[in-house]
Amino acid sequence: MSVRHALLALLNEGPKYGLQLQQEFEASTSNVWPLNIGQVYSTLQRLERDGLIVPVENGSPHSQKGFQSTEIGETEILEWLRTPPAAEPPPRDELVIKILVALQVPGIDVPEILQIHRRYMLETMQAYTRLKATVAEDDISLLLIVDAQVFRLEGVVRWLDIADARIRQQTNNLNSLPQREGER
Amino acid sequence: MSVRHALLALLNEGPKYGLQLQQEFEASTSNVWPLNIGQVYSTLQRLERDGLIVPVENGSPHSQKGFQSTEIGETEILEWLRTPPAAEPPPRDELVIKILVALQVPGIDVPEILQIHRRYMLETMQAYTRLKATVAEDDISLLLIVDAQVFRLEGVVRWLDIADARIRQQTNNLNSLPQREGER
DNA sequence: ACAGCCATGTAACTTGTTACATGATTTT
DNA sequence: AAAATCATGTAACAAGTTACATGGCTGT
Repeated sequence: MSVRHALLALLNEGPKYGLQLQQEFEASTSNVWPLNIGQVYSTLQRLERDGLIVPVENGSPHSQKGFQSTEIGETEILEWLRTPPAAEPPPRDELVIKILVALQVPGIDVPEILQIHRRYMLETMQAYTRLKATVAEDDISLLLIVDAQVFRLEGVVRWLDIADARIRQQTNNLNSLPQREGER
Repeated sequence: MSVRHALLALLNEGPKYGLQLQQEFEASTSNVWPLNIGQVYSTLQRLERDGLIVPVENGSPHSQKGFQSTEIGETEILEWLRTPPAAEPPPRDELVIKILVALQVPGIDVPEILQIHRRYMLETMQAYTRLKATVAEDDISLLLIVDAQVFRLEGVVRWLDIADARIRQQTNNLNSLPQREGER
């Protein structure tokens, strides 16, 4: 729902039309997150249907179709800005699911998979770090996006390390369990 | 796509049917991530359509409809396990979008919003930390899920702090710019 | 006049959610 | 025989993606 709310928030600033919203969204995210133009129009339709925005005619060239936020829309956006994401249930984490499922399937070298991901995360982090050095100091948006990615990736790497330790430890424990067949 | 691949991976272990897949998925994530049963069936339909699984008749009670992974399915799942997520473009981060958009809209107290989110993230982290103390040492799945959430939240808190610093600094710079009106 | 951009929109598809319908088998 | 449970499935919707169609304005 972030696109819906983001567009609504941008409309809170004043009347805008579709293409303009796309450009402002992409600009405000330093062109890091492209926004499909088709989605802009269908999102605007739903926002209008739900009474959060209203069309506003502006005697302008081209065929621009402006929209403006209603009071309900304004209320909703102020609430969205202040509302943290629901913690229950926590968001699905694809990497965690991948590892948990891999643990269920026999014949899979989970530590190797952890290694592959770890290496990739480190490479991506380094790419971001190099990028950061080239970013103008006043391009706050891009700096913030890069910061967020780096912190996220750092967390992933730390998790991969702990996961590796826990999984190896469990494997060792299994091997040293009381055994039925005399293997030792 | 994580559900599709997770179900395919579970089927790699041997023939299973719909309800069973739901239960095994939820069990392997320690019931933290519920999986809608309707999605299980439609995902199975698509996997069959795409030739990754085949139905297998088992003379069983009830009306169980078993599925089994094909060779193509097995290849795909092994590849999925080893393939890190695409880094380009980075995944959309709802919180980051929220803050970047809030910066565009006039009359919004962004530092206050950052504070609200920071407090909430800390509370959620503490809840996870308390939960962790009650988790059995051998419930690796739940431990790993909690670890992942805590690391993720830590990263968010660090980002909120940096964002606050950058934004306050930018505001100060703006205030000390050369001014047209004699505000000194 | 026509090429190229500005701008809106629709169609078809995938993933995911919730709710409802429908049988088949056990249990009481 | 009725109720509970097991199991499969469909319908309707939201959000997102890609691709295509269409028309209006601008510059040469």
